[in-house]
Amino acid sequence: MPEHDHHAPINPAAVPARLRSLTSRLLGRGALHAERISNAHLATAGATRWHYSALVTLRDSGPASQAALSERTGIHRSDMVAVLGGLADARYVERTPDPADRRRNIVTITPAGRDHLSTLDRLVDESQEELLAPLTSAERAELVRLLQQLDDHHSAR
Amino acid sequence: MPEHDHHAPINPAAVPARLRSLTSRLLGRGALHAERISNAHLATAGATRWHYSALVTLRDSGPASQAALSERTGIHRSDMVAVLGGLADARYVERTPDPADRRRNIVTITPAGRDHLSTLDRLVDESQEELLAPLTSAERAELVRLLQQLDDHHSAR
DNA sequence: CCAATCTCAGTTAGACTGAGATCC
DNA sequence: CGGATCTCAGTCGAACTGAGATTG
Repeated sequence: MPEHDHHAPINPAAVPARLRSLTSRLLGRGALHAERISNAHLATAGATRWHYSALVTLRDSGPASQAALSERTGIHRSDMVAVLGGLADARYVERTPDPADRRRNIVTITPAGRDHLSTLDRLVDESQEELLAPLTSAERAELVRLLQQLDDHHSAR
Repeated sequence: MPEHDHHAPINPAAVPARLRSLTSRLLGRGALHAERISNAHLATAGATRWHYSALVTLRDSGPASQAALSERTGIHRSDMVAVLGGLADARYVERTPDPADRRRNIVTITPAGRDHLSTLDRLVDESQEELLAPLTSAERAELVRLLQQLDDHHSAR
């Protein structure tokens, strides 16, 4: 018995090809890597991906009701309550009742929210860079294109 | 007020471009779609993606300890216990103590397990087809290549 | 009465940690 | 003793369901 091979399996990295090329598995693993990297970067500013998604949507698509925000970000309406609660406590957004329909809250990003968001934008850029490090510029663009095609297809109801 | 536009937001699908092109977001959404499709197909045979990963690894990479199986499938060692418990109850795998190292279980797929796995293989093929429907053959291959590159990079410790 | 919105409580599946028992 | 293995109990964040209150 080779002394350096004590108890090691014959082939420690023997992930079968069938498994290694399953797109559903690769997407799951990629999502996990991405999630860890993004969370780690955003946590340095006390934020999460949910906070970021909500803020960037309010800035780039304008004030919105919570239902519209849920639709645009993909964050569930039930979770949106807590996310906006946290952002409102920090004065990054304001929630005011819609005078035209008092069931709705109109959510608006504040100047302080824009400031904070510019920090988060930088952190997210760093995350994407770290995530996509092994790919060239052209490969990154192609990956985004293919993933968008997939998402568009499966998000259409 | 246009009657067909009652209470609809000005732009219902206004996902900001910044969000729409974030790879981490696209990976998360792709993983969700893939998870739902795979689970739905595998559930028709009473299986999950964990059951499938374990069985296909046992068939294609041979009998292994639970630790080796965890390493190869990516299923956590703690979760592997229940997965193999279920597969053993259905007689799809056998767990026998390793005579050379009695800390270990040697897990082996049974003939019944191979039969069952051939059904699961078909269900997984259908899942991948449904998931990748909007992409051409060349695009599917390219997507797999790019995702493998990402995973290889981030899985290296 | 029905539908939409916001909110809250609770559920589920997935990934993980920590510790105990056993064995090398 | 240290270290690896299997097992179990419990934690954690994410996504979801269902229902209540309010309003249109």
